[in-house]
Amino acid sequence: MTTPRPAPAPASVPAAPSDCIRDIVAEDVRTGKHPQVHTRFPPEPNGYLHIGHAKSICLNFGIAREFGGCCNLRMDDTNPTKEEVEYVDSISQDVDWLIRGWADDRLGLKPAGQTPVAQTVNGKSDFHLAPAGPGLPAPAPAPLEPFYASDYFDQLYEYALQLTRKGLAYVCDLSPEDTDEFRGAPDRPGRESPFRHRSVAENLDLFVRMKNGEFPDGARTLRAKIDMASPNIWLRDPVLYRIRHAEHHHTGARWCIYPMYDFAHCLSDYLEGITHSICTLEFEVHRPLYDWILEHLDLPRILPRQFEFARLSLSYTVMSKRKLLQLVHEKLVHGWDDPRLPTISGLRRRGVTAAALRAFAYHIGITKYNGLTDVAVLEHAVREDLNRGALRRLAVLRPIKVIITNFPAGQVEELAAVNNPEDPGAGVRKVPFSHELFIERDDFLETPPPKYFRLRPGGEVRLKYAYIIRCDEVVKDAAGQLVELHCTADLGSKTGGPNAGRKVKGTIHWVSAAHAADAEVRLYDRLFTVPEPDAGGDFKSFLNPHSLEVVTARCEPSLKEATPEQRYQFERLGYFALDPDSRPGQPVFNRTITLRDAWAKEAQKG
RNA sequence: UGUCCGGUGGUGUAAUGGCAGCACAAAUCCCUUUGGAGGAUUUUGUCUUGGUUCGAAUCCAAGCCGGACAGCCA
Repeated sequence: MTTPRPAPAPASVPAAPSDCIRDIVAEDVRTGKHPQVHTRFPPEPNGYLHIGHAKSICLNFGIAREFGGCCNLRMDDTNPTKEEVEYVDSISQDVDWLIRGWADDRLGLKPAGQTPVAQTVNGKSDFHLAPAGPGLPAPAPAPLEPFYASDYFDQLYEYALQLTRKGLAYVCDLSPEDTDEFRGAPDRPGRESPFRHRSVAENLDLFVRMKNGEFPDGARTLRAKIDMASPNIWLRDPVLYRIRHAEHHHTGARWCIYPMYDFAHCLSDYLEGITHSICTLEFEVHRPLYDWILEHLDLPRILPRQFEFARLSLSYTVMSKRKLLQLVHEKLVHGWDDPRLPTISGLRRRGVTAAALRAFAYHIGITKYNGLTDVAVLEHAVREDLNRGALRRLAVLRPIKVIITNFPAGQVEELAAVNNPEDPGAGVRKVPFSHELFIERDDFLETPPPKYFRLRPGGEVRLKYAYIIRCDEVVKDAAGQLVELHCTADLGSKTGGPNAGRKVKGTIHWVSAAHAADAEVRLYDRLFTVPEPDAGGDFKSFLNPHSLEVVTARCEPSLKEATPEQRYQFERLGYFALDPDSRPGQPVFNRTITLRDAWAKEAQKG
């Protein structure tokens, strides 16, 4: 028997990788354990998604598409004090953007307003909420929305009552501080709560009154009755429900008790028919509790199983929501979608494509080892993707003026320029050439070091798509500052000319001064100056003061027609994308990433 | 001095008892009207010690090192 491995992926995505989680799923598929693989992506709507979530999304949706399954998007919203609709909206948008054209046919949503439906399985009462969506078994009778853990509060409450009736849960009156004290420590057993042995009837009565709002916040909790001496702290009578008189973004004021993660998550997975519940390593210790809850309730269907993998750590950035939130709230960056942030919305605004993020996720793999991924891997994935599709354009970031003394003032020549050497189908465009040009300040040096191939006094260089020029004169002002360069062009050296084949060391980019369009260009660099900003000390002290530089660039005229979806390579400089701040006639470009720069490396050796 | 989980080149990973491979990074060279892209070549690795086996990165034992866990957060 052969393992039913997934159908080959489209060309834009590498073949399915092999990893410790997919191996398990493949085995479960082989043995026919589940009729269909069903995963889920369960963010808490208390912040924006980041590239670490992208790794998880690619894993969960990747498995769904590789094994012919489905992946539910679920808001894990059991804590009303931290969650907001702004976040659920941004999460939905980011997930949609990341999987569009790749796994959007695997996205499990549900009809708006739908909650789990009662059914009978093997003579037992049960609840279930199946996904609907394009390409999924169930059709979509209504507008679709994500799943919400908060949609299960009724069922969760029923399950809590069931546990209580079985004598497996009790209401505890210990204060938060005392609960901590009684729990003990990792190497010291806990003590039993004095309320642990209340009667079932009293527990039921108290829990109902908790729900009815008779007690203030923190006064009581519902706890599982497991083992206060367990070496696993999460088995020491964990809190299942707490009292919070707070408005919930999705359920309003209907509840004043809210389930804890451990209670809500395993049961949410069960209610949705999840087969493989994939989470990060820190939940490994919770797995016995995940299983305990499911196994001690009368659940007729097959139970979900939890598997863990290592979360992503990327060099030169921070990933924790707390730290990202801090950067945003303290205005150290300009919002959640600041292009310097590793948030999905920030990366998107910066110009990184979804395909590049997916390729990155594929390359880093899935393991249970907590490593640090070099941000160079991300940068490589971004360059590789952009190189294929970006339109080449000429733009000068820091201009100096060049006068072509043997090219008549007032004359304009239209030169053909290739749009993308990687894609002949992208065609050519015309760029105007004239008497007065701008070139990059960095492309001229009066006393250049060895191996400097660009313009120097008396030296020659080729202007991309145009002529070879020689620098005859360096004009300076009274203060000794460079004003302009006077050059002569070899008029026979342009493409098709008699001297076209003449070799010169360097080729530089340029723009005709009279035709140039101004654009604001935002140059981004790493947000932090050290590889591990959160390794110790105050991470904010490692912020890179030069992470953003804004310049006014001189651009070739065709850039006036730039569009938001298109990616551009400013030749020899990097990849750029139009920012939403752009206004008609006032384009703003973000530098997504620089080109690899062999000269910078050479110059550094100095 | 608890429980659980991990350790493969500089980094991230593959090999599931049978030739330690890939990617990134680094380096050298070729090519180039982008010092881009592309091509070629090279350097560097199974935590340690035992054991099982014809054969161990893989299985076993002990040790060493690292991570997670003591929220009424997720």
